Amino acid sequence: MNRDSASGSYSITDLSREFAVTPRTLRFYEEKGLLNPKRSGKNRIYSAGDRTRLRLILRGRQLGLSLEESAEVIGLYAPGTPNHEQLHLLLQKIEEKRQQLVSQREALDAMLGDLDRWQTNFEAALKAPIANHQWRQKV
Amino acid sequence: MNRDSASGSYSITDLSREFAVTPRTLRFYEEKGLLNPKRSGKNRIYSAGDRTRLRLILRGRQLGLSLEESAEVIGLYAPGTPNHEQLHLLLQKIEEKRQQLVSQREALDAMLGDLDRWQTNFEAALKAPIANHQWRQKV
DNA sequence: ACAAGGCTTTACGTTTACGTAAAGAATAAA
DNA sequence: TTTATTCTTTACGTAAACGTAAAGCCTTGT
Repeated sequence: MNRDSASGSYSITDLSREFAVTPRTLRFYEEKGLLNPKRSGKNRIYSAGDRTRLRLILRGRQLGLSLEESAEVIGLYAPGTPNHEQLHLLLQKIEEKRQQLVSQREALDAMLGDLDRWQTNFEAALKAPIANHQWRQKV
Repeated sequence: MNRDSASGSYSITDLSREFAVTPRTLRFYEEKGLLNPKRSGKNRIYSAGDRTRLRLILRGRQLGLSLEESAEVIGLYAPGTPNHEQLHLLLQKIEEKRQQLVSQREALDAMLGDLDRWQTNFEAALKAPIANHQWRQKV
């Protein structure tokens, strides 16, 4: 069963190829309740909506969301029309992640600061008299 | 055995409290070769250097480095005086992580874009004639 | 003398996000 | 009809980063 983007239905390999994930990943997401493709006999048929949900999941992943967190977000999409409370929760989730990114950037800055100071010492050591080779001694 | 920051030696609970991690975590890091405290009998005695290394590890963690990646970075610190190649590798590591942060921010932007469009539809749906309650139907 | 802490090692348990067979049904191609 | 694909379900395996006992050694305070 192959691509049929016109009617917006996809096989499991269609989607897995398009998004560069394995079929196993799609089945896993389904197992966790993040996807719910129709069936043609036993075979999974993914709709355009499923495809959109998958995109959201993978975005979440890239963002550093856990699948459970993504599930919350997807839960908002699922009904077709979310409510304000859900939307609020989602924005809150996003805000959390933004804060996390900020925190990570701070860690980065701090680390770079450490490294600067370290490098300074390092270079100072290099400029020290060559006669004193202690710094190469036995590690 | 308690804090003795003057001589720069710490017990396992000293450090675990200071950095808000469990003793288990410190033992685990040691098991993984990231720390190498001296012993007083069987008991671990952490030096100022160990403390610095721990700080670097936790910074790396906050940054999203795996322990293995941190181990590389720590490896640079360990000898007391790194060389240029090692330093280069480290900066490269940092650059990788920076790129990753950029990628994450892009994901964030994309997601926010999706949500904007979604919300637009959402609001459009809300503004639709109330008579048509289909959007609340059975979910 | 003895309980209370603090430390040790050993070792199995836990979560997340899949990977990796294994075995079989169904369909398509030669 | 035999072979090859593509799909299915079931189920055990894996890596990371610790958590969580269990059992025992040492050193204080009472």
